[in-house]
Amino acid sequence: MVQPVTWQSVQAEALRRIRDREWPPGSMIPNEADLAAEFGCARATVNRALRELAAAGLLERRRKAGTRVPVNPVRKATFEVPIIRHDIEGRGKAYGYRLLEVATGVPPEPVRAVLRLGPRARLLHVRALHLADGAPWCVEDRWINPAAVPDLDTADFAAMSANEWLVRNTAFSSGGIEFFALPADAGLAGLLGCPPGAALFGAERTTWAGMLPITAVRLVYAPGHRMVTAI
Amino acid sequence: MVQPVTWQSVQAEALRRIRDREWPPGSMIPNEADLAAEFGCARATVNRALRELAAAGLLERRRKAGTRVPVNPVRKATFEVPIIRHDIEGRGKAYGYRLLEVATGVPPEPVRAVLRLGPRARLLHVRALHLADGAPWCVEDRWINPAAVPDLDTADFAAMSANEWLVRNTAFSSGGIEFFALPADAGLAGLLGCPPGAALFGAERTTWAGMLPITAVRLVYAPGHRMVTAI
DNA sequence: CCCGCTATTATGTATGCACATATTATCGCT
DNA sequence: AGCGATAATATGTGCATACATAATAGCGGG
Repeated sequence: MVQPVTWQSVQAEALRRIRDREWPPGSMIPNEADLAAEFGCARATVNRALRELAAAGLLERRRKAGTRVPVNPVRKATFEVPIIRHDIEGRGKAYGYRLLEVATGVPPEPVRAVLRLGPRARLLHVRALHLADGAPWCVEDRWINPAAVPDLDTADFAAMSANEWLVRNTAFSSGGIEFFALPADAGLAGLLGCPPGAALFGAERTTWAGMLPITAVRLVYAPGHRMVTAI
Repeated sequence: MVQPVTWQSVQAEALRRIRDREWPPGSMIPNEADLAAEFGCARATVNRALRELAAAGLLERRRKAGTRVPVNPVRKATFEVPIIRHDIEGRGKAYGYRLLEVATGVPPEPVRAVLRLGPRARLLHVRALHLADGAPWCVEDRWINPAAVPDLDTADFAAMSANEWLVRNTAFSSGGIEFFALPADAGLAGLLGCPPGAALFGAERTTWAGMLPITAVRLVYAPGHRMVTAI
């Protein structure tokens, strides 16, 4: 009995041909039916293998036109957006948390802009400090739209960070993240225990439930933080 | 004639049930066969829909155990790693490039460490400045392993950046990226036109062909740079 | 009561087929 | 030659089926 050709094996072989330039950049590769015949498998198997390679940016597929190896492959990397507590605990450190401020108010203009809110919208403002082994890890500065989070008044942000509470209690559909560097101002320097002007790694996220803005958050990490991902 | 139920429509409905908490976090969802019967489609169609949701971190699937909605969904975001020239041109700016240095030598210890090379390995060191509309955009500081790049001596890094040349001319299989913030030293400040100590956004990539290290590169961007991605 | 074997079950995947869809190539007409 | 209708073609997707695989539950023996 012959063992079946798996889509993984087809994918691995296709990847090898791309890497070894048997299928040179810019060239067309054989069509699915031919490859299926060559590998001795069904076309659906080839299809799945190539589809995933195309999703990863290693092939370009167009109906009728066929499949080609792109000249300039655009590599796609995936990274996970974990709950901060899990991130810290996953590094073998003890998690700590300090709530700094909870208040309702009108957010500053940049926050209103990214959430596409009018000048009179009142949001819940939560600031907190996350700690790893007792040392400052990151500052969370968040604005939450009560209109998009029905149970918001039941949340106790002294007991659970807004980060974790929102992940558990809201249903979000889309959003964006931006990463950047910023100098520590006096407030950040005090909280993170670093000199003013230190180079800090920051991330800003916005999350939406359809057209409804849920939250905008800025996370600023203590000096030396690195975001790591595989490619 | 009834139009077939597409895997996209099944996926959309599953996503709705997760978001609307019809399938609450932590709960099991019906098995594929039951869902197929409910939607009036084949199990393979349900499988594909749910498989992709699981890949996105919105479901957890285990054989025999079934499929559940995770309590703490780990969102996965993908970002593209473009050629720097394309990145700049895609923002509607004119691309410019200045080669700063090409030399062969022994890399500093941190570079040797990430590439797992011995203390005597000699690599090609390339430094260059990328410009957008004439203004400094990012500094590229790269070490290339000649043993992994056969045609390296044919490359003219004055005409094409090492970034782009390597994307076109090497077959890499895996790698990693790290993002971080760093203060501008005197050299970076001079190249990027910013004061020393300014907070800069940096990225370090390593790429491999199997077990063979190809290149390690540090990119440091001019102040204000933001890396943007959708989630 | 504990351990290990076995049966069960849900997902994972391969197959052959059919048809849909997008795109290109070609043919015929003016 | 130019243009538009039409045929051809590669990928995209759905279906029914079969079997593989992993993990659990349950049973039996010690």
